[in-house]
Amino acid sequence: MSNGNDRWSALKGDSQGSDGGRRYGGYSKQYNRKGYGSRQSSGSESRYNSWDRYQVKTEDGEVLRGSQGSSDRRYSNRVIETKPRWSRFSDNQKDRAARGDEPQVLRKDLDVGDGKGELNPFTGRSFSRNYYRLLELRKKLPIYNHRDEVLKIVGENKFVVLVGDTGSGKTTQVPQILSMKYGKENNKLIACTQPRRIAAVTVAQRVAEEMDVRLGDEVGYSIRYEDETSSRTILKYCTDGLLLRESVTDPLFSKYSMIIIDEAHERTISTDILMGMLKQVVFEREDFRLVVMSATLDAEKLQKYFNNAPLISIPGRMYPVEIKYLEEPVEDYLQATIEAISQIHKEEPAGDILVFLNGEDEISTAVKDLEESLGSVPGEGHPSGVHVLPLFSSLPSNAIQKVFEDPPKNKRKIVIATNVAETSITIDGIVYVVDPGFSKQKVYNPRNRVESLQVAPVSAASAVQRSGRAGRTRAGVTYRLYTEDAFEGLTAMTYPEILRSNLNSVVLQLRTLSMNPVEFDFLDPPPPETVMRALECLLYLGALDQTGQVTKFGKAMSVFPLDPELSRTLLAAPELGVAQEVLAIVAMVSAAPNCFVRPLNKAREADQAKRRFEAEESDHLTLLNVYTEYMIHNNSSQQWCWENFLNERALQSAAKAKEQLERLLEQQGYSTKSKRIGFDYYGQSIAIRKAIAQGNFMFSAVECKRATYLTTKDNVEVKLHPSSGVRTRPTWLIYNELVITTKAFIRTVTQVEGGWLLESSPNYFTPDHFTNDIVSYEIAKLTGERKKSRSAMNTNLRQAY
DNA sequence: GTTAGGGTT
Repeated sequence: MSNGNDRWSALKGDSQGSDGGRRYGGYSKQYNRKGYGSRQSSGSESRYNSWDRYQVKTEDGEVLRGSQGSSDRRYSNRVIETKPRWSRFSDNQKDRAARGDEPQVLRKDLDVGDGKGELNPFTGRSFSRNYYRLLELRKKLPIYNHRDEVLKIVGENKFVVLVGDTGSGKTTQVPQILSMKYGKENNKLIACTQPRRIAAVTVAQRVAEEMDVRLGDEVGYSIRYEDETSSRTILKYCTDGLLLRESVTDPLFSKYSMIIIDEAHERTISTDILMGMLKQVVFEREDFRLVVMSATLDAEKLQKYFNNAPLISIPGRMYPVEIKYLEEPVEDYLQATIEAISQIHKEEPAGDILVFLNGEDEISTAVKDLEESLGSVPGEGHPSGVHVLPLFSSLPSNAIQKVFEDPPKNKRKIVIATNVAETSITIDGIVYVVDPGFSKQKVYNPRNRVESLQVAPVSAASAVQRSGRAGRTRAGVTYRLYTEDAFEGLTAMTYPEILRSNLNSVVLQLRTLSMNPVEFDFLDPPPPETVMRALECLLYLGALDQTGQVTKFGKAMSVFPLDPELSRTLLAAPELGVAQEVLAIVAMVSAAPNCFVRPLNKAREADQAKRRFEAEESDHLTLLNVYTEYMIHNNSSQQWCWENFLNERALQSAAKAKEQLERLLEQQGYSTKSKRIGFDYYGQSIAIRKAIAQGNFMFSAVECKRATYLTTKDNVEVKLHPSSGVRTRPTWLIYNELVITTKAFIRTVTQVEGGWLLESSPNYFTPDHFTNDIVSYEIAKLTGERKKSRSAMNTNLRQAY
């Protein structure tokens, strides 16, 4: 990769970066920060001011989500006091489990592997002292006294639903108990899925230690890029997405005697699809069992779905957490948050505070406000003031590390976090939780295929999970910045992801397994429109034929852990002689789409750094430039990334993704070498952009007026996102994503020729296919047809020409 | 002429 063509287009000098340090937005209000139930003070429409705004209606008018009644009936409209008044502790049933108030019966120890002097059946050696130390801790877990019940019910049933709250020990103990009995059955193993990589790894480490075996022997884990299992493994923790991928090569999951789906209440797409597939596997395989574990809410729905499966219910156990509600709803939840923190700091005993907000801008503002207002204000037990830390996932890892460290002496630690702190990152020592009750959620509109993020009320399950963060090391208090009535009105569970996502990849996978996505037995069936969209899209991509059967090409596409559009891009590359370049681009787009870091206080420097990589005809080529340079600076990558405002973790994962994709491409019999001979600079750029066009033709846009484009599929008028480096004002563009923020923008774009699009999918690009005259006209120009062109000209819309 | 939260193959 060093023949001088590695860098695309002229690198821009710094001279262009001198447009002054203008910052856009800063702290722009994307939405009104209204607390629950408060009324709009002005007459303007807000999407976020009351519960009944959150309803999502299906095609047939059914309300899928939102409050049962009008917010106006339940919430008062009077002026809210500035200082929140906490209602007295109320004994809410949904909270009881979180507090651990369930009565517990102490029973004598049973006989599963705890006899002293016994030999470890797996290693043949005596148990270590550490084993007995951990065993004492295990005995204190609520699940410990339910071991026979678990063994008995699982023994008698092929479907079992097990619910247990935080602290019940279900994630570590249930798979362990079951693997002692079923782990070697028919030489098959047990898998336990987790929604997150980090959980799969840490739980496996813990369980290996508890079973006194080496990680990777009897107990292991498997996540993308990392497989810590061996032929000895009887219990494997893995991510749900990874297990779902395995179905591509082994649809009956024949390696496993039992699969345990953990955290089913989180309802990830992978978990939902797995549950549907495994339900079928249970009917088809005599020797297979399914256990679904979930937090307590909504267990009935799971039982019903799994043919009235029996339920095992395990109480949670943790330190008690007192829940406080507001007596009246608040007008502005950010302000209320600051006030609540201030009150806690000044009046409540020593202890750290965890606060849940949404997004970097809210968090940064709150951190700044609090440092200014409370930084050195003495509080109860903390005479020197507060130490405030932000926490969100895109933060550099050294900054994340700080939330685990002790604050300066005599200061109270306050962590202002996004949802990462709800499940992924656990901070010990938190005594107070402040929960305004909102989170950002992905919303998918199948009609224009736009995914966007919106701030919406959390589910009751989330609220309970958040409050539980206060009771990890000692008794704590949670301040919910909404009324108890509002809590009662929360939807029980988070709205499942499968109902608000693009399903192209899922539908291809189901078709590859000869399953009918329209009839698939989903726990919550996605809107039929989304499934139809996916089928149509796969047809245009050549993955399915007219009868809906998977083509040979579609079979090859399904092998890659990518969106079908990207799989096709990748498969087009070898023939064009640019396999290496496209592998890197696809890896970047799928694993590091936001690799550019742009801190608000250094926006100008960051923009200048980015310009060094820019290709004027393609942001995809800009990503290739970044990747190539990153690989060159691999041995000093940390500093290099820092200097160039790049996210190192993102680039690392892109590098791993590229390796994996290259291996899969090779396995399919494609050459992964690039052909350099005969290419000049632009020849290569063209070949790469042709490959991008071949997969992404449905994400194409045509210029309709100056600096404005029209997407071909849905006629959305869009502008280039200001972060784009494309300056050539092409007629045709491919875009990677459409985002609607202050305007509709297309982001990560590439100039293409209309002719390439036509070659990519003649079926898709016919003038009649498009309802918009401008699009039809442009396509007619390409195809030579004239059918729609006259009307298009008559509309006099083509001002730009 | 900008702001995307948390996951995953």
